[in-house]
Amino acid sequence: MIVRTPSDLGMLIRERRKNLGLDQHELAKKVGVSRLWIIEIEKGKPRAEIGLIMRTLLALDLALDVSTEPAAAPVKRRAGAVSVPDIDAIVRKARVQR
Amino acid sequence: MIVRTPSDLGMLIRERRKNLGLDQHELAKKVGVSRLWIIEIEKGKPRAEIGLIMRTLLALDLALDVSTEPAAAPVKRRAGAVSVPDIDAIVRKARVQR
DNA sequence: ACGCTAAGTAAGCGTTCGTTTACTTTTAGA
DNA sequence: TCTAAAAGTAAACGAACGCTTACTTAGCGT
Repeated sequence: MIVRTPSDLGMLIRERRKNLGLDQHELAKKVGVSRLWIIEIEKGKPRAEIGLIMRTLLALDLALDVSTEPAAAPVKRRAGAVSVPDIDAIVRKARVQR
Repeated sequence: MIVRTPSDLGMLIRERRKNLGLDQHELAKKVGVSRLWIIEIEKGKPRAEIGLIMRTLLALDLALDVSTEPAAAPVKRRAGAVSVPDIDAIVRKARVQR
């Protein structure tokens, strides 16, 4: 599943936890955080620490993949965004700048 | 690329930034964070905010995918880890517990 | 209705965040 | 070698983190 926001992540974690038959207390213990933290993550807390989140994904046996190509069903591209690096453009820009 | 730790993520972000021909200042401006934050992220800061990181990945046009199946070349599974939910086991456990 | 458990809320606390500003080091073109 | 941009370091500060503890609410089986 493609994750774009902390809320996406929260929902995904909750789903996975339930599928594994874990309650918040058990997951918290497994990850090494407080139960309160699990509650907030599942609500989509945007300022949570990436380290703890990664430990949570590991505990849930979830793999985190970052890909250059917007996976399947290509995402509507934002203006100015670049998908494939254009070496020439980069060099040109670098030259102009100094 | 599979990301397991904040360091993995930092390296990946730096690589991508360079491939797009951006310097730290430009990326920071695009994401809406300080240049110092970019520096620390690229060093693998484990306590960075997930929200800012997601904004960074979007700015770099990187897709974040979370998958149940350990993508390609299956990861050595940790003891006790579960890959496919076993409904029976879950129910059994639930019954026993109360 | 009762009782137990999971889930959610609230307050207080020490720690760390991310920011700004300013300075130093590194890199690479000329 | 000289120079300017990029990258990295340092200090100070308000804001938010994640923790513990304690209480409340929701769900379900009996």
